[in-house]
Amino acid sequence: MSNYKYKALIIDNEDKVIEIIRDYFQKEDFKIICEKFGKKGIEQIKNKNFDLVILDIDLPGMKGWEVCKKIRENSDLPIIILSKKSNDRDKIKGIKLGADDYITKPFNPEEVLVRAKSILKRVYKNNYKYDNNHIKEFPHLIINNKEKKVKIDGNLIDLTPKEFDLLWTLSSNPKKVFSRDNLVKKVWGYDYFGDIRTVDTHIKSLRKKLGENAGNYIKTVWGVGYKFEI
Amino acid sequence: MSNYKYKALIIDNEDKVIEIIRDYFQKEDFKIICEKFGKKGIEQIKNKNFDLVILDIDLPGMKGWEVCKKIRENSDLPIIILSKKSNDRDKIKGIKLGADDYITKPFNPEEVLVRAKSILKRVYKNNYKYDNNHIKEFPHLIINNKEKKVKIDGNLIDLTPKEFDLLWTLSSNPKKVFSRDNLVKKVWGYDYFGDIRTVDTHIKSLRKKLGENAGNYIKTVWGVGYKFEI
DNA sequence: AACAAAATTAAAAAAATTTTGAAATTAGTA
DNA sequence: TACTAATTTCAAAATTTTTTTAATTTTGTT
Repeated sequence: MSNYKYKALIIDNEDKVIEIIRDYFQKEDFKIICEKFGKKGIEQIKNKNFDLVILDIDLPGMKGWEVCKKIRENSDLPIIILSKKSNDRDKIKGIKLGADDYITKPFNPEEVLVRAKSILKRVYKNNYKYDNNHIKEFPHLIINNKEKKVKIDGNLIDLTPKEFDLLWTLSSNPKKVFSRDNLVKKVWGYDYFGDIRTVDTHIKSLRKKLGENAGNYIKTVWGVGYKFEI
Repeated sequence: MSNYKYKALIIDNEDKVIEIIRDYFQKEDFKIICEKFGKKGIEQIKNKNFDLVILDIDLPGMKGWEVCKKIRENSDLPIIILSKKSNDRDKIKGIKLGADDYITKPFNPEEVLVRAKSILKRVYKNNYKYDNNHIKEFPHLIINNKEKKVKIDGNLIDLTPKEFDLLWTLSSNPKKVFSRDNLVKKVWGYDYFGDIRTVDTHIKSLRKKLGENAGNYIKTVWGVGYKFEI
């Protein structure tokens, strides 16, 4: 069972910065993951569900604003920029590319925490934990929620809205078993009163469209429901 | 004959600030016009040709970021924001709305001058041909937002304002699926209360005007909305 | 084997989109 | 101002696509 409220990624090259932020945030029920390079940070975001990124704009290697841009291509994940006072140019670039806030180094860690909370409150006010990522990538399978596209080995698959939502929901949490009730609530909404077995029909057509190895994606868990597994 | 290189507008409520900037800028062949309120500033811009705006974000009356937005509705005029250190929120708003740089109060007037020059150099380096933001080019299709003109294979297409805005919005983010709600908000504005299905009608006529291969530009995404794809 | 759950079908129902046309609004012009 | 033309909106019919239902068959479990 998870014992944290939010999961944050820190991309910063300075050990000291990471250490301080980790300290302060962990006291307040944050789970913290750290990366020292932009590229690795982007990799992390692709596959895991973060609620927030704290990003140093003065990174070695891939520039901070490039990281910002890359993140924004695939997700709405809130971003807080850390920057040296001198580096206004990159800071501005970052904000224009979609960062949500920035803080100047050296900073007061308490302030970082306060700002982070404020952003999280604003972004997640209605629906706690929604999907930031527009794209999910798995071996052979890419699901793009922004373009409503699904590709298997590069080939486009045409899904109906319900099929797409079903796949999106299942794949949002691989290996987790979703009961039909569960799926109906997420895909159809709380006010659905039809037959719950309609899920089966959609799973059926989804599997058909996913092709031969659909069984490798959507698995039946007898007496319980379905799960996505690759 | 004009005896100045650039003409700058300062929108700031503090006499002292105006005075200092005027001093420094006039020494370097700037012509300086001052306004104390956002509304008046916008009026000035409408009627005169400025090369640069220096804008206080903490204005009384109309907020600085609103001024920024208004200016950006009609022009790419470079904007430098002045702000109190404390007012990060508005500063960020300003930059997101298209400001080019910002400087924190209290400032070193020399720095303001240097930054202004640097922006002017950047923006006007190819003698005023900085209107790339207003033109989108795709294979066979060119959309010019400044002249509100659309060309397909060199042939001019006559679009109504709504049709044009719709095409402009969709093409601003190719492949991204826009819901009708989305489109209405962007094209009609937040205060539109008419029928959302009116979007369909405009899409229809837009497609008609785009000709046979309109389907190659504007695609229907069932149960979701429309997208531009080439 | 007997039961329960899931998969498969095909047809019916519902929902979303396109098309059409006419009314209402807005803009342009004499 | 009044007239005309153009644009936008609205509404309803036609079409297309998706979703649901329900009956049947298959599969898995004890």
